[in-house]
Amino acid sequence: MLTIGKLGEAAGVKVPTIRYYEQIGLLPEPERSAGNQRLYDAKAHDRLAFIRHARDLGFPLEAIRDLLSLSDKPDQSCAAADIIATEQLAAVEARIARLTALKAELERMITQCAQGTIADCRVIEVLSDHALCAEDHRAKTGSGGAV
Amino acid sequence: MLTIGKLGEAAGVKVPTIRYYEQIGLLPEPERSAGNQRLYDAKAHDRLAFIRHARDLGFPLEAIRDLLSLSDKPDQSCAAADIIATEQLAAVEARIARLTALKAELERMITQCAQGTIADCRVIEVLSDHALCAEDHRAKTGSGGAV
DNA sequence: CCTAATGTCTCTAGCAGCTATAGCTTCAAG
DNA sequence: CTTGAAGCTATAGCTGCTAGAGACATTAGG
Repeated sequence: MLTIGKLGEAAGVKVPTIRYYEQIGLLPEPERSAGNQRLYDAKAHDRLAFIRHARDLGFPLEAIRDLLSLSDKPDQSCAAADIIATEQLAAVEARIARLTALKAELERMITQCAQGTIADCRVIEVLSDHALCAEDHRAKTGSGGAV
Repeated sequence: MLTIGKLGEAAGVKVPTIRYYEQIGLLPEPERSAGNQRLYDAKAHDRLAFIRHARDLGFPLEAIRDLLSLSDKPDQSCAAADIIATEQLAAVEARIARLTALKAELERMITQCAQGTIADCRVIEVLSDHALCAEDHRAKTGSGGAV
């Protein structure tokens, strides 16, 4: 049986985060010691590792909740899990595309900012003027996704 | 003179977001009409476009605040702006690297999830087991950065 | 000129996904 | 047996918005 601190260490998750996951129902309420401290078993560790890992991969907590509920009924088709992963893949590809354009833009800005004063510095100009953009940022108006 | 709605439309920023930027001091308080409605000029539009564009490029509001303060005193060296852009470039490159690894992982998961039941489904298995990882997610423990 | 439909106003609360603080209790080592 | 770390609950804060309530302003049509 692990205390919350040991569990956090083992799974690479901070202690308050574990309590937070319990609070929002991602982790079940664990046993308590005589002194009211949480005690976790190996199953809890696995579940937490699953969550941690999925978070690392960029899954939002809601998707993780879905995946966990799927894994609780292992006789069903995994199509649903596949859909969740596929959606994540699309989101990730979109982010990569955007970041790559962004990288080019920043490199261009930095190259052009060659020891002048801000008056000549295109960093600000590039950011002010849509027409100077290599990429069309306007396309994503309203999507508001994380970059 | 533009009303807040027209300005938002022109700059691709939602109305409450404009008011939010004003509230946190990124935009100056504009003139008001006789009926107390905000009225913006072309300068305000440029500044908002600057902010919008920088947000699109992934700059946090604090960096934007710095850039704006630089642009307010254009006689200084652009070295500071360059530093900000360079920092952002590094962050962007790190994000791209992480997302690319993540993409490979998701593709692997999806390929392995071949219409079976969840019991055989590797999506969940892959997420449960660190040892199956192509990439070392453990390295970034504690950084907690956006993906 | 009047009315109805927008648009705008302020204020407050909420979202994700944690993180930090305060003030207490419990546990393990020396 | 004491002390210091680790645990407990509860609450508030963070970023960058977004949504709602309820009241006033503006504009287009009849």
